[in-house]
Amino acid sequence: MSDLLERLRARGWRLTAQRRVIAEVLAGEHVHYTADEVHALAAGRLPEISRASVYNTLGELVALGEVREVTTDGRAKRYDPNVAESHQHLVCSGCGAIRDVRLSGDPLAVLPEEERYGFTVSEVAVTYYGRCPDCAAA
Amino acid sequence: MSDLLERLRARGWRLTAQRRVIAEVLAGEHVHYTADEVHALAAGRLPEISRASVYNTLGELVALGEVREVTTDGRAKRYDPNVAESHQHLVCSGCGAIRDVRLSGDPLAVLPEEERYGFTVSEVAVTYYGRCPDCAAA
DNA sequence: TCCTATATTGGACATTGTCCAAGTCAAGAA
DNA sequence: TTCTTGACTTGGACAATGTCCAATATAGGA
Repeated sequence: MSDLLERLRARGWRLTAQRRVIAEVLAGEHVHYTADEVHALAAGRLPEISRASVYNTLGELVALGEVREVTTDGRAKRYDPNVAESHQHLVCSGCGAIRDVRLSGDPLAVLPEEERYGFTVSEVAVTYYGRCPDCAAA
Repeated sequence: MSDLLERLRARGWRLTAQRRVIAEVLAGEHVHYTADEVHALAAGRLPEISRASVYNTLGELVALGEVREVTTDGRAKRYDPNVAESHQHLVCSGCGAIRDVRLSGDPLAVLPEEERYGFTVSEVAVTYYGRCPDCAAA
């Protein structure tokens, strides 16, 4: 994740303690925390960090294209640091677990021209819902 | 939409003025109102209707499978009365307009077995984003 | 070290949604 | 038709999530 901080500094970002711990929290695979979760985890390392800074920083990371915003339920948005690899999401309707998944085809290809209503279509989000092994067993 | 009310009455629903106006508001094509919009439109016909009744009724309609909940942005949930026809959504990132779209293939088919992590996958939501003709021109 | 534009903070406020106790009413019974 | 009752509605309090702002602090260049 120091890559990320370097890239951001090159773009004129000030490297503050708050931004550093937020970047650390977002490191890893299959990470999809809500803003509140990021705040709680960041506060573990930097107790005085404010909610506002977390929201500000996450918003900036999204604007810079370093993090993706994901909405899997109608609740809080989640933040996905995996932007290098094109992927979609698989969500367990039992426990809420989220996995990154790679599709074998381009979902844009299955939207026929006559169903585009003249729109210029640029993006697509695909979310699969099901039950994870643990929740299926229960 | 009297179809809907009949079906619901057959299931033991009480037919109240509130439920009637909510059902009327939800009639039509490409309807995707938020709870607040439903409340405002319903209040046009029945001024004393409460927010709580709108939330209650929408929740019941969803539970009964008569209306689908749709989340296209991280904001308010929207309610889609078109459950007869399998479809996905196309959203204008300029003005927020939403269209129902029918895909030419099954999106479940492009999720490979090895990307399912042992989940039992039952549903998929596909949302396309782009600019509608009006917003593209502007 | 000093300066200053930029970042952080706490708290007020906004939006969306849930819950509950009290009052109201739809629809079957008589 | 009128009565009865359990389901429905209501207003308002509360919860969850997110935005905004003025005051304060600080990163990093001069």
